[in-house]
Amino acid sequence: MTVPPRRPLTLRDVSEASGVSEMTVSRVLRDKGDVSEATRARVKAAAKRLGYVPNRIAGSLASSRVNLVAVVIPSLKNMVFPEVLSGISETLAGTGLQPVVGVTDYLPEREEEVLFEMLSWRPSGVIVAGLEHSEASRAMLVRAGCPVVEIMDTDGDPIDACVGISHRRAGRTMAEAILEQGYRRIGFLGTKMPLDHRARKRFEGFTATLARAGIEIADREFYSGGSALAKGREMTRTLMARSPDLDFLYYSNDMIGAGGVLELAAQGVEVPGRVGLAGFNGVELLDGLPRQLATMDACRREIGQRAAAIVAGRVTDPDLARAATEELTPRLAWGDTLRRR
Amino acid sequence: MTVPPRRPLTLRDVSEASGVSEMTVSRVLRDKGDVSEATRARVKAAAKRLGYVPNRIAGSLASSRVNLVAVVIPSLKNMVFPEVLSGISETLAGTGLQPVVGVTDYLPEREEEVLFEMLSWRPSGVIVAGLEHSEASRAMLVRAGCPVVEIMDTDGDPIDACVGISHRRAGRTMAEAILEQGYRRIGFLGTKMPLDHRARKRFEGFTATLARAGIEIADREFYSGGSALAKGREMTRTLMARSPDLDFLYYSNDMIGAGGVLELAAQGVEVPGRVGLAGFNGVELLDGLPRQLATMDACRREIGQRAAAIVAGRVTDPDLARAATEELTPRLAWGDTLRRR
DNA sequence: CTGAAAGCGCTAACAC
DNA sequence: GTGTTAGCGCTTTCAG
Repeated sequence: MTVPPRRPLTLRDVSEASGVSEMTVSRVLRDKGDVSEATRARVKAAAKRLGYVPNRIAGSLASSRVNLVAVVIPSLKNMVFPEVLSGISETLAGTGLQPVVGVTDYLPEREEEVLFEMLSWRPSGVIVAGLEHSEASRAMLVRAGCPVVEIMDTDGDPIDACVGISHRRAGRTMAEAILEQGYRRIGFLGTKMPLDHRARKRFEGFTATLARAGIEIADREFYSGGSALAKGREMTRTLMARSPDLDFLYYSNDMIGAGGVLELAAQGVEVPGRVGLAGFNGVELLDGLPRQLATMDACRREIGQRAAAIVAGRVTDPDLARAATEELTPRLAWGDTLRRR
Repeated sequence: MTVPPRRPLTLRDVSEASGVSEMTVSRVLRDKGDVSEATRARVKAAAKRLGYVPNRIAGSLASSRVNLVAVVIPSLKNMVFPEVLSGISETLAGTGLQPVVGVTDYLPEREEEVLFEMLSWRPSGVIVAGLEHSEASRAMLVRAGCPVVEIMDTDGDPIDACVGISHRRAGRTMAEAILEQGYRRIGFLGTKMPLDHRARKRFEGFTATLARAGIEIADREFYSGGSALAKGREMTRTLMARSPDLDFLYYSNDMIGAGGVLELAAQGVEVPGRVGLAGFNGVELLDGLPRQLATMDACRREIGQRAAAIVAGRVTDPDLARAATEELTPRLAWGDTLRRR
């Protein structure tokens, strides 16, 4: 049996099925303007019976309103950005806005492509990770004609709005805590990613503070690839073998830091008596380790929520204050690998 | 100083700036049709100079082609779906297709809303987690007019294409391994989520296999909320206190299972001699724990990649084979918490 | 409260 | 190779 090749339904179909003009059908379906209860009911019934799904492409073209929000992030391979995205998604859920995700792999040229692609949908807002962009990307964002929220990081010049933490300050705060606890032979374990500006800024804030106290990083170890416990163990082993006199290890993220906790436990090294440890991110799913790693919360979910709220707010009321920077303050979680006095 | 309210640029602007007709400009910008090298260069230069970003809304309406792929998933709060999404995103990256993400929170009614929303963009494909949908959702998917790939799970009737693993079989396989190793007093620790059909199916496959050997789950413990090490520790403590004679603990995911590993280590319980353990998911970031938890890989990234490839393939060639189910085989990772003979 | 006309910015299908 | 003419399916605007 041959089914008539069902082209997608249009307003006209609903109009014919209900005997109401297209225009009025459109009004009912968008809850716009006054329509009598009777017609409203007929239209709704017809739309439902037919299984009509409106065509937003046509709608958006006609109204020049788009319910899409572009979200541009460097990666989905650890929990950081999914958590941000989750915050965005839940905050957007009530507003009728939809996130569209683009992943850049930390590559500026990919960011350019992804932005171009997304802006071609004329989204209602752009949420983009980081303050560092290629000139072309920056130009696109400046001329995007919609709110632009740069997230994660506040150390730099935002194009428009900005929500994040100061990674430089986070590095500084951790360095101060470490020094204050009397550690002096400090090792750093981190990622080999020149394009991860936030990791770089934390490192800069960290070393600058040490320098002010006349101290330099005593040794360091870098890696590439995903952050995982095993990687953290391996790096810790390597570093401690090479520089056995280190009394503190600062990790660029909690996953490898947790690996350090496990490795030192396995080696029977006293923590934090002999060696202190700290990470970064506040990965709560690691609570429950034998020792709780000292860390700093990066406020990921909240950043997502606030960024989404800014976009949603401006969509509702375009006259809202522009270009504000919301700097959140990550709190230091001492855990039990840092404090020794 | 007043800037002229820069309306977004149109093809016409590029046309005027380059002295080439709109149509030819359009051709150049889409790399379609034959255009002389000279005009092509002039158009490209003009577009670049102006910073022209095409309007895909108009383009899609005119061509009835949309480069969006709807991705509908239940959650972003653990690594499972971000990994799938990452697989989708990387496979789509080369194809010009863009993922649009919708999160349902495991609620059928949210799934309905999200699907309606997404289908209104007339996407080139839909990738949706799970085979269980409300009647309305199913109806929408059937009539979507684009490839529909249901992912994660193959136990059920797919609407169109399907990529995943059999969770029932995964539960069965694990049960067989556990029985074969001689365990008999088996406890289950899992999530209290009636709407997580995959967890339910694993549990069903698991208990059915035990039943065939005349064995019942000896005790069980459920929780709600995020999966985390601490939760796993706590549940393990509770369960072992209540039923100290258990000789095996089967966890519904690796995070809580890893908590179990840590808790039993802390209690000095011999693993797997006294108690064996297994989880589910193959969360590689947990490699590095004192003992490697037995688990089964859910093939998350690969599922995402294959689903995206199916969509991309059908977009390129609409006559491609339809409605195939790709069942992947999760491999059992024995780790060192399961084998005792 | 309802309807008719005119586009939104682009591309398909033809002419030239 | 390049230009012209009609729409895509909806919403805006204005008239009744």
